[in-house]
Amino acid sequence: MKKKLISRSFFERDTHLVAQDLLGKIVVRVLDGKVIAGKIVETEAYTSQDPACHAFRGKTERTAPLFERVGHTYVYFIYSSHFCLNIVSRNPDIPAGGVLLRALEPVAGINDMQELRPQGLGYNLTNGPGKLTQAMAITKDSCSRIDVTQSGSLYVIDAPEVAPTDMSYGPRVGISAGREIPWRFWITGNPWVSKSK
DNA sequence: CACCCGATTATCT
DNA sequence: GATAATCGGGTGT
Repeated sequence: MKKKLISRSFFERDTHLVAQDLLGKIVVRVLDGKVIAGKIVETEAYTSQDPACHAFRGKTERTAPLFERVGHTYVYFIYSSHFCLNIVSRNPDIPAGGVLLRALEPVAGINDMQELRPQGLGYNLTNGPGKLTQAMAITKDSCSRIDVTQSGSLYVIDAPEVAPTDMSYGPRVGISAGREIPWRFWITGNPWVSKSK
């Protein structure tokens, strides 16, 4: 696996373009010297102009990272039990935005992932936003505001772009407002993409 | 301080 | 496919 970090400027573009271009890239988690990694196979884009975005109604303590430096993480806690991982990404014209990572295809440290998420058999290991954070021990406390463009405990490395013909898009999952914006992207036919309704 | 609801998952039919 | 679990954050009194 070649280890080339992604530049800050990659994240300083329209959020939906970053979401598409993140497909195929590799998320790396380093825990006690162990390396866990997964290929991004499904993403969603959220911007402050869009009613589905946590930042739509302005900055609060929870959503502050979305307004801060691009290329850093925004981790939030949802439904009393799950964490979701975003990477702050936006064109400088807007105040806030990020890309939600919805699914990964494991590429390294699969045994460690299974230990962290014993109930995640088969594709259930990382085929959902709350599942992949559990399999990588990503929590709000341990992984908020991490710069993923720098080698550390959580970062992203470059990989060849996914061709447009291998990519699909559609409405985002689990939201009420903003359903008409088709900002969910996934690698067509990849079995690790989440089951959605 | 009370109320409402959520960028989900596991489990059951 | 349908639904319960479960509690922090955001909003308004």
